Amino acid sequence: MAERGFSIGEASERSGVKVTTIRFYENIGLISPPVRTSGNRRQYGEEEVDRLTFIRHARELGFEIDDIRGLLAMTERPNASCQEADRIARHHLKGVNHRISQLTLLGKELQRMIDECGHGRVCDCRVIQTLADHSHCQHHQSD
Amino acid sequence: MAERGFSIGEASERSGVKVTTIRFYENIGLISPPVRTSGNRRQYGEEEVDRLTFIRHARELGFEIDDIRGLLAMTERPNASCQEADRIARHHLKGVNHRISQLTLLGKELQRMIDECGHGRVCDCRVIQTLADHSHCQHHQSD
DNA sequence: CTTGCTCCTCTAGTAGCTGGAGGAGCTAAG
DNA sequence: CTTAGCTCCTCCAGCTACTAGAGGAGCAAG
Repeated sequence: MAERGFSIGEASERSGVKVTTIRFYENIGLISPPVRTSGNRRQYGEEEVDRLTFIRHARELGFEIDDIRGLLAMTERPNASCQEADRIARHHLKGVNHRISQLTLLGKELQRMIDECGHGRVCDCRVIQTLADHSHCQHHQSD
Repeated sequence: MAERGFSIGEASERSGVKVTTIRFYENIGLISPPVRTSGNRRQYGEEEVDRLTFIRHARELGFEIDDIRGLLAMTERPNASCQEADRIARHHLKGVNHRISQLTLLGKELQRMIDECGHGRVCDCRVIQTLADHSHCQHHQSD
């Protein structure tokens, strides 16, 4: 029963979360401070490594730290409804889809700008002209 | 010839760049410090407003400040080749397209996660399970 | 005992702003 | 003349999610 546990370096390797990032997560209270060895070193168990892995997956999927706080809290109450998890995920997906459409528009605009560039002098450059152009000034605060 | 010029607030309205952001751009040297009135207030002319508008357009298209520095420098040399503008724009477009493909993958993953959620308890939740799941642990540092 | 690795804490930096404190100018009404 | 209310001024802290570095200590092997 006397598990020895992992050093922060081992926990990092197993979870795929960098050492400095683990400490950062502890600082901001995303994970709780682990026990320490006599030499003041952090010691992690399987559970904590799983938690870190969970966090990494969620970050890779673009969830914000605050979302992850919520998701982690849910894993502590396995019998509760997963409505909240669903809500967080849906909200996030909406954000992702929005960003995709924004970026797609933006990509088209860039492509058009580049295509129209005659590769001559700056004063004839479509890239520069497009940026300077007042004609598509709508002051839209989109994004 | 004695142009009165615009206050920072007017310049902000005309360019669509917020007052605080204009001051910030001045601080980081993206725009040069304007003349001041006797009362120490910044005074801008048409040219400076155009410059701010240019910056706003470029920012809306997602160009980084350093890119914009380069693009602005080019507008100062209208007879130079626009090769560099083209290069900056192409590089940026590449980044945008990359982000789009990343986000698209991510969106699919999220959608799958959400679709598979049975809306029951947390312990059965596909969202939570997916995040905790070790099976797609590749430690890929992609992004 | 020394070398070299990991670990510790603390601080500051990244990008691109945003917001607040605390004060001054400017305009118009009372 | 004074007061109110607006904009403006500077400076500094905070946001996100980390990352990097300084300066020091534990620890294992040779």
